[in-house]
Amino acid sequence: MPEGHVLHYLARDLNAAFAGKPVQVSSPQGVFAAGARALDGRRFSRAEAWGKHLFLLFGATPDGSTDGTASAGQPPARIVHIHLGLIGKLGLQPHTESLLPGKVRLQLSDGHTLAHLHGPQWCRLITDAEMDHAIARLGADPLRPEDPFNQEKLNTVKTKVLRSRRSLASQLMDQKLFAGVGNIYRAEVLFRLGLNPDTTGKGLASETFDLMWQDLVELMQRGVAAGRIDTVHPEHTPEAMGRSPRKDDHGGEVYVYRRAGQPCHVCATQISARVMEGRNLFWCPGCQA
DNA sequence: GCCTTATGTTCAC
DNA sequence: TGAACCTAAGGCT
Repeated sequence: MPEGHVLHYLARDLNAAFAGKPVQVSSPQGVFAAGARALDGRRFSRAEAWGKHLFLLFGATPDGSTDGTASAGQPPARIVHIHLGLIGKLGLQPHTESLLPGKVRLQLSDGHTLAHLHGPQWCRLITDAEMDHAIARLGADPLRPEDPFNQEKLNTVKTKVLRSRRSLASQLMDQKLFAGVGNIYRAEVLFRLGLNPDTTGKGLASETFDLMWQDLVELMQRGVAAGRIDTVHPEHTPEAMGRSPRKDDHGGEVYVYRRAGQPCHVCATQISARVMEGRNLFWCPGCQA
């Protein structure tokens, strides 16, 4: 159940475990069996994340043979394109002989580490060109601050957003604009900047956009490091405020996400909720008037 | 055990 | 706009 930070730490961990090594690839559940066969035994080149999309790039077979899957004139499809959707999970663990529980779509192993993918929205074999195409359709990713191509995208996105009559709450969920931002980060970044969710792009100052982007970068980098979403400032943590830590399945400390009816940590107003873009949106009517 | 919900996206109407 | 899809966990009976 991921926002962009999950895919980025998964890419990091997959690279640490497998980059440059030949890996066994299988699909115990069977749905990806043909793809797994085409990749089994190949060298794992690298994993790459863009927004909520994860790409696993494979290279040659260990004996140096180039390719067995390419048919005449067709480029080889040697990239696994994964999107976890709402409920997908990808986990890494030490490789033991015991069978994994549940329905495993894709399994990678080098004999030491085992990666297992459950319930993804997509798990497809694609070519280099298809990967480029997938990335071209995505917006700017707050977790690629050093990437010049991403910086280009950000300039375009900023122009689009500031010209739009759509609300910020709607635009923040649009992966063609903000790649990797999901329902938690949208609610929390709006709260942290004191922005009403219905504020339109046209109504936004250029500097406010920059602050919002910078906040997304910081929050999501923290999410990658911690493996969970924490958005509260130090003075509003449970320890600082003498309240009990949040018990929620996403695990982090937040201001408004899934806190409808509870008092705001800052002004004690009851947190509101309504459905927007088909998802539950949470905000504080006091702090985000 | 059954029902609801979930950090998401696509497709049909 | 609503349904469908993929799976697991928590709340309910």
